[in-house]
Amino acid sequence: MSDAAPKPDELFKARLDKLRRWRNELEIDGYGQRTDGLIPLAEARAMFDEAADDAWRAAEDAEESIDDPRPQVLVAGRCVQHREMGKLAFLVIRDATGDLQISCSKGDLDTNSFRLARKLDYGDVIVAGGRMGRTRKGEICVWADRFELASKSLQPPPEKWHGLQDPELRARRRHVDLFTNPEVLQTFTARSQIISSIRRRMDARGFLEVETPMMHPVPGGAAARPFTTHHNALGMPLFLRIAPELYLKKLIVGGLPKVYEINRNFRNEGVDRSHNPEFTAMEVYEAFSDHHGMADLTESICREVAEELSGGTAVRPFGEIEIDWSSPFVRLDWRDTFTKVLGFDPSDEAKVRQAAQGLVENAATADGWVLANALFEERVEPTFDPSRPTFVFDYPSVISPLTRSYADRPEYCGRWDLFAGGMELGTAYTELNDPLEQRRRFEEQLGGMDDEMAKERTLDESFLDALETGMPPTGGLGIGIDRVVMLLVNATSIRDVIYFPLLRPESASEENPCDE
RNA sequence: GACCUCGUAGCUCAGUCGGCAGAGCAGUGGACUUUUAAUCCAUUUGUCGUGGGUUCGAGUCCCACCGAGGUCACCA
Repeated sequence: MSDAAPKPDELFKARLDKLRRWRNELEIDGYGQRTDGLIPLAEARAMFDEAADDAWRAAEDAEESIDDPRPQVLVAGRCVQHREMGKLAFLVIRDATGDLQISCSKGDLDTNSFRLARKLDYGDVIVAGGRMGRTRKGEICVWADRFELASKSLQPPPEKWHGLQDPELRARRRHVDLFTNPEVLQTFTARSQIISSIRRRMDARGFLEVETPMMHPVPGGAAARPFTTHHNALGMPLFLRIAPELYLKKLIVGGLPKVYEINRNFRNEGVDRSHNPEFTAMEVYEAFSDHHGMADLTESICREVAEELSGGTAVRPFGEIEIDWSSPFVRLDWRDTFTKVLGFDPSDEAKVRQAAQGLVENAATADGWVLANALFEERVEPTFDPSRPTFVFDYPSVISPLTRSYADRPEYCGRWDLFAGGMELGTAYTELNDPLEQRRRFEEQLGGMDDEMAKERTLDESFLDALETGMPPTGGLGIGIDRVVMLLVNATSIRDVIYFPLLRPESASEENPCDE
């Protein structure tokens, strides 16, 4: 890595030459040292003292000599603006808390430090010490009496006013995006706070956070296609997990009453504004609960997190709409809503077949309930109010192989899907805990697969062994954290809430990575 | 996987009807002790995504490929 050839780019070379010159002439190495006593820029700005500044200014005008009453600060940041004016240099540095101007007067700095300040580049990281004051134009700033280079930036920066605009470049060079577009840092900070808040609330409710395998010998718990990999020493194929569901249920069998996991899932599918191949999900399992218990849990967690972020009642903008997190979530019944929108009962197979013509690929041979589900997605989901989080309860059993059906109406099962902002956020089940029924459903599922999919799917005997050991009635929940974050921070693309979304390799060298 | 749109300097973008490759920022040299996207003077920067084709002549038109953005499909 260290011996990577410098880019023969002229801007890069200009900066490298400057660094070499400074090393020779200013006796610095350009990469700084540990520095104690630094304070964030926002804190330094808050220390500005109007009275002290006035007193100092008055004394200066009167040419009196007094003890400088202005607060002394030591700060660090990346240079985002630089103006030199003869014997003065003004620069603006940025850290995670904001921007602050550093004013450098030739009279206040030693010769080398002033030369450094005068020729500093956009992107360089510096340490500056001095008094908090104002300029004649009223800008609050540090009047530097100490000025050091903490890290030379060799990469040419983006345009200082527009920053990086190209969505691809922003994702590829997120480290640049983060400092040139401050709202990006806000978004990702909010993401971290949201996840932390969810964890605190789950912990407070007595759930235990656990970690289960990311590499699965048998992929399961969802219908998505997995990524495949291989373990050399054991000579076995492995799959990156598509869901942690089956492992978490084993923990319920083992006697852990309330567990959750927040971690990555991997699905080998298309990429769009709401899908990244790896995404963060929370799954929750609670013994002796059911899908209604999971609905109440989900609603209260979402509301509390949104209200914490809003500092009160939460009606948060999302694209063209505002999403109301504080009002009770809308709760619909799958069958009722279907009937209301389409005008016939989903069990009326003839009508379903007629209405679903051309909607799915194998419409002629597909199961009536599968077609009804397609109709629901196509015709009913768009009728939901995107500004109100909406639960849809009790889906058809046929499309829910891990869910327990109702004894008195076995074609439906205890499940909901949650929608908001036009996206599906999550799903919850009253988990199927009858091992014989589960085996039957799995076999049915495998029978309906084409050869390609069947290669990636086998019956998970170890999961069935767990169910056969006896799993208490259980409520289970899965919720897409990236999508929740999108809604809460008003990001309309999942790429805006994932630091490093998957991109195609930029160059040949990335396709064949060397041993770095 | 299909379709639509886009790809011009390090960045942000113009480029008309097919006729010399452009601007701002950034860079370099200079002036300036109160700037605010500082200003002023001087100045450097191109595989017009790649390859082919049409044409006297292609950034511009056509084809293929690569990449991106979007729409759809896939994702119980």
